[in-house]
Amino acid sequence: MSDETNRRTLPATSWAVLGLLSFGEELSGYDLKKWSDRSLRFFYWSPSFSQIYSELKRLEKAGYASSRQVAQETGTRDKRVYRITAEGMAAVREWAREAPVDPPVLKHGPMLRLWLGHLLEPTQMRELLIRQQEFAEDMRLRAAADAERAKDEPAWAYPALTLKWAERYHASERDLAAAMLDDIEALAAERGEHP
Amino acid sequence: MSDETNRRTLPATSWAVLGLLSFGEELSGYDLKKWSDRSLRFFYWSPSFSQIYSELKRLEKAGYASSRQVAQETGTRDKRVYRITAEGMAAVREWAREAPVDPPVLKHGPMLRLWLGHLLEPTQMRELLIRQQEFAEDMRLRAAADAERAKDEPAWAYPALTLKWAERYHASERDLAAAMLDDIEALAAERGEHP
DNA sequence: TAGGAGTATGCCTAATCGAAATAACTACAG
DNA sequence: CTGTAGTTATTTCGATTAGGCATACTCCTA
Repeated sequence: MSDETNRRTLPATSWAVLGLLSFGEELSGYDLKKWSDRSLRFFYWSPSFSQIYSELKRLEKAGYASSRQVAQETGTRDKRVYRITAEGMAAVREWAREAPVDPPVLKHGPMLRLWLGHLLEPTQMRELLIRQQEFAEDMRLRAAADAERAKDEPAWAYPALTLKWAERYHASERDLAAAMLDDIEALAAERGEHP
Repeated sequence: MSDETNRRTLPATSWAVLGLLSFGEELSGYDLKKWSDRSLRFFYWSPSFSQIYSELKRLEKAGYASSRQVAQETGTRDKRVYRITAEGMAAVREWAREAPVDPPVLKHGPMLRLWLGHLLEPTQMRELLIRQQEFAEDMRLRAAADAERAKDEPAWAYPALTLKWAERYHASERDLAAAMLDDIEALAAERGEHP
C-alpha cells in the first residue's frame, strides 16, 4: 500500500511486462502476449493472458504505465492500449541496474522422469530423450527465426543477442539429450540389457 | 475430493516429493528438503520446507505415504517420518510411465536483464555475465560432487545419470555466458564504444 | 447457422515463499 | 559450571503469485 510497497517491490513478472513496454511502443494486452511469446518465452517463460492483464493494471496503478481506449477500425470490440510513462521508464531502468539478480530457475520435466529411471523401462527412457531432442531442436529453430527477424532493427540489438543466446542454449539442450541417450545405452549394456 | 480429483491429478511437485520417497527410505520433511537440495535442485528446483510439508500431508491423505511419530534418541524434539505405501509406489510408477511430460521451463534472471540491455551500461552487462559464469561453475561443481557421491550405490544409478547431465548442463551455461560476453564486446566495438 | 479462430478480460483456486515459532545442542566468555 | 549467542532440526502460518477456466464479442468459413 505504501509507496515502498507499491514501487520497486514488484515481482520479476511485472518488470518483464514493463520491460516489454520499455521499447517504446503502445501495445494492447494481446499484443504483449504475442511479443512475449516471441522473445521472453525462450529464456524466461511466457506469462498467460490473465497474468499480463493483471500486471498491466498493477503497473498503471503504480503510475508506470498509462492506457487509453481505442476504437478499432472494422467494428471489432474496442481495445485498451498501454504505454510506458516517464516514471515507468526510470523505474525499469533502476530495476535493471540495481535490483538483485535472481538466479536462473530450471524445471526440467523430462529430467524429472529420468531421475526416476528405476520406475521406467529402458525403452521409455529412450523415447523421452528422443522427444526432448526434437523439442529442443524445435525451440532452437524458433529462436533462430525470431533472432533473424530482430537483427535488422537497431533498437532490438540486445533482444537479438539474447535470442542468439537462446538459440545456442537450445542447441545445447538437444546435444545434452543425445549424450544422455548414450549414457543410458552404456548403462543398459553394462547391466547386460542389450536386446 | 473424489478419487479422481485426489489421485493422479497431483501437480508435478507432489510427484517429485513422492519420487524422493520412492527410493524406499523413511524420511522426515527436513530430510526430504536436504535430499532435494542435493538432487532435484540441479534440474528441477528445490521446493521450500513449507511446500514439502504440505505435499507430505497431501500425499498421506491420498494414501500414497504413511507416517509415524518418532521420539528421538537424545531427547531432541520428536519428528514425523514418512514412508511410501504400496499404492504410492504404484501411483508414481504409473505417473512416470504414462503421464504427459511437461516441457522444460526456464526462468533465466540474468538473461531477462540483458534483454533490457538498452537500459544498462556495457560494464553492467559484463558484470552480470561474469557473475553468471561463476554461478554456473559453482552449480557444476556441486552437481559433480553429488554425482560422485551417488555413483557407488547401484540404487542411485539413474539419479547419478541425471546429475551427470546436470554437470554438463551447468558447464554449458558457463560457456554460454562466456560466448555472450564476446558478443557484447563485439557489439560495443561495432558501435565504437571500445574504451 | 453452427462452429472455429482471434481478441480481450475477470475470477477463483492452487502453488509457493518468507518469516517465524519451538527446541535442543554447541561453543565459548566469564 | 553458568550465561548467552549462534547453529541445526522441525514444523506451521499468513500472504502473495501464478495459473486455469469461464466468459464475451467479432469475424470468417463450411
